[in-house]
Amino acid sequence: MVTAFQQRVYDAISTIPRGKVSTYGLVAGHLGCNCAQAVGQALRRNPYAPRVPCHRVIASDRTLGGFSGKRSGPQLRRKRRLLVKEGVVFRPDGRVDPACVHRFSRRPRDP
DNA sequence: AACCTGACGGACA
DNA sequence: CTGTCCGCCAGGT
Repeated sequence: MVTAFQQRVYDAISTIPRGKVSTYGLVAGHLGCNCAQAVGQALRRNPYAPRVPCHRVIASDRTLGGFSGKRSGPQLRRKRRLLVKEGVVFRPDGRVDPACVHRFSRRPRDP
């Protein structure tokens, strides 16, 4: 079942353009709460993948975070490959270039 | 309703 | 730099 909260998460990340990424924390802030962990949980259960681009959400330190329910392993390489293909730049240390982090313009919650 | 579990994040040793 | 600890909050049991 898709809850209202999950729907809001999916809506939010669907606005992240190709070649850009966001973080669990930024998405949470965009939704108006300090619930990065809950955002992660929503993405983990994303039933709309890959229509909803959950691979464009990474951790706040700009490491990859998780994908397909896993935080390491071959799934993560796939996530990375997808992002590279979309134009996201990775630094030598494996983190995403800060310039590729998307900035949400408006908040749907109390502007 | 109580309790447990995270694709988290920031603070601190 | 790495490893712990703790607050966070939605969702499942």
